[in-house]
Amino acid sequence: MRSDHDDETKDPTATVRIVDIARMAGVSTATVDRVIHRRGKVSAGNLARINEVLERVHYRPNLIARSLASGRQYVVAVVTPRFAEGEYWADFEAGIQRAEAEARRFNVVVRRFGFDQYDRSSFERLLELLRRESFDAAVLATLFAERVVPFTGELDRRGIPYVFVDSDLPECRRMAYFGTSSFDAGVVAARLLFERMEAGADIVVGNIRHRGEGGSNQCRERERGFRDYLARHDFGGRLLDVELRLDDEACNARTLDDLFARHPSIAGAVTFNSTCYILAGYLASRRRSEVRLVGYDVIERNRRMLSEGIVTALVAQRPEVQGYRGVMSLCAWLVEGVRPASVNNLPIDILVKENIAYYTNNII
Amino acid sequence: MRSDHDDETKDPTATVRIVDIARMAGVSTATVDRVIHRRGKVSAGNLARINEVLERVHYRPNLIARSLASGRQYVVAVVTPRFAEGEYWADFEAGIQRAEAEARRFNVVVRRFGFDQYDRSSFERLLELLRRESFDAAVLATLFAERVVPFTGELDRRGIPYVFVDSDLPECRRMAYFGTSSFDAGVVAARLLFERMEAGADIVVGNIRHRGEGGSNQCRERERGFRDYLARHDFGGRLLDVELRLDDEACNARTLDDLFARHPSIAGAVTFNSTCYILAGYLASRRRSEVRLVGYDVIERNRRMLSEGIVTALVAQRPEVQGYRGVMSLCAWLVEGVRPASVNNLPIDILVKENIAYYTNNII
DNA sequence: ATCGCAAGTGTGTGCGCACACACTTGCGAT
DNA sequence: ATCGCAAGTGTGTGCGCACACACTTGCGAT
Repeated sequence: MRSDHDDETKDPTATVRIVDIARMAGVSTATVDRVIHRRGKVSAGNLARINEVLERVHYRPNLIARSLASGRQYVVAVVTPRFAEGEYWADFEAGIQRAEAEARRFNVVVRRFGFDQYDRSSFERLLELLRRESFDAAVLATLFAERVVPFTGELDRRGIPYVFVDSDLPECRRMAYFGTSSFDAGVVAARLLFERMEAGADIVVGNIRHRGEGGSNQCRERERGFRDYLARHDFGGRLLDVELRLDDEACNARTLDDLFARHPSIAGAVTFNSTCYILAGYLASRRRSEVRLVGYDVIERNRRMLSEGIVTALVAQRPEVQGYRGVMSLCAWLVEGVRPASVNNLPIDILVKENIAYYTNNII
Repeated sequence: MRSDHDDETKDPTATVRIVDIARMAGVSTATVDRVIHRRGKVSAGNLARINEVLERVHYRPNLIARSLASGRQYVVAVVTPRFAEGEYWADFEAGIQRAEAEARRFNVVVRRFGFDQYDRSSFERLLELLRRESFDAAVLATLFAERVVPFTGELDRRGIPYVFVDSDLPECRRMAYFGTSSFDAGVVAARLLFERMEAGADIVVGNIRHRGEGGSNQCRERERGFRDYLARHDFGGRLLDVELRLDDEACNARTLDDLFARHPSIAGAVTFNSTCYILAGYLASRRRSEVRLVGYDVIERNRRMLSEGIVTALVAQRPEVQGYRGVMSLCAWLVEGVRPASVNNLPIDILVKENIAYYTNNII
């Protein structure tokens, strides 16, 4: 039996509700509501008193009740490349889907906006569409950095928060970034490739481009990290750049036959995007199993080449976690007003034949 | 303007509520509620009709509203070793805490029950306590397997679901397991240690025991996997078992000095629990940087030894994810009736100097 | 002197569901 | 013929909050 007036000495684990706040401050729940949601129209005295009470009792709104009562629905736009099954961005989508299922409970829905990652104009057209669309927050893949930057300026003006995935653009006012350090992902690849490699061995750097697009910001950063590692570890050999084609196996074979003929000391190879299966296919066909090969991303074709022992190691960046956390961070912001950490560098995973079986995209 | 009676042709995205079900089945919401919660006391005709409607419209209860209305609070017991800061189980606790914060929204609370992982009787006393405690589900660390097994029989009788973490005991009726394959974690360690090692090199196997306890089930499995890998890769050297002590550096140094003196061809070392920093400390003091050393778990002391280049690689098992998903899976079961996959083998992470900075326990 | 209006304030309703409680019906026992 | 009781069934309330709406107060303009 406790008296009714000692509101503040009661069970500290009991939840404090808006009605309790109202009673303590001597106002109605509507006035408390106005303060909580900064709707204005509250006298200075009441504002101060209510804020004081909110502070003192550490008021935590019941998000369940809030969500049920408000019915407010938020839309999170997800702007990423379209993909076919088994491609890199399919794993990303798996994370989005999981986030979508969880966020729905809080009246947050996801709308997807896809573009062709090999076609800049497709991205530009998408941005044009987004200018006319209405949404409350956005997850942006930063592949076309020079187009993303001005667009974020528009979002800033519209007051729409956004987070980046895939690679960071620190010059933008993004609420958060979820992804790996591309530079250090390059360092890791170098370590995996170079470890215990005899001095003077050469390394092939496979550049696989598409329709003449320049390499992505992310690939450039990885290559910087890679070269940085070599520079710090007295790598005595040469890096042999080679241009390969996405769809022309015969042409690639000729190019590589020629390269390997001219450089018999090649002991390793690397690609900085997710297409190392191309180099792997060549090495397998020529039975060059002594050549170490390191690439990026757990896409199906890379996975197979790794399992067969042709690829030495893959460096991966948890795309499903990027997708999941990208959406959920915005959900938390919209629903609870919780601001995420601004830079979230995800782990740079090392995958080899012996552990790849356990890296599947259904694990968040 | 749509007519009121065509309930089933209306907007398919509209949420179907209990009142809608009731109207379609020609009963009250209470009767629908009885069917949904299997409370009985419903005539066969109504039961069939309501179930038919539920099925047809794919009724999904609004968990938000359910949680708000029921006020039902579930208790998840978490039974794990006590720990000091920087120890392995502290990372596990980080995942528990994150899950706790999320689960609270659905009226699920976590109660922790700790034991001394080096003291079997402490675990037995805890089980005695748990027999008298009331909880709705449990997360169990399986360190003392032979004590866990009979206890789960009691839980089965009490109808309390439980999940395992750390290592699996497939013979129990656990609802799920979250953790790594200990066997394959041993395989991975062997791969990391043995890769490109000259044939005939010897490897030290450090056994660090505490108060005479036998090694854990998990450590034994890892060692099995390790030896299996070596057997399959014509390892020509010897495995040199050595007993080390947790608290006696001088004694360990004498033991190891003696071992290294007798076996000059030692090229590698491994431990199967999280105390490889002990071997690392020895190797650092003797400047044996050429000896490769592989161990388990990202605890603070191992992290330092890895960053300094003394430990070659660590194999890790995402304890924070084990804790998080262990709790959340039970939360989903209690609140939504969603049954988790029974075996959830988490990735076996490979950590080296170049990527360890990004493995921190605040990342789920 | 009255009116319009801005600034404040409170009441009441509903979000979808769970569940207490009251109630009806029909059958077997007396 | 009435009663007790089990089996069914429906009404009403509240979970904590958001917000529409009605209302009051006081001041400046006319």
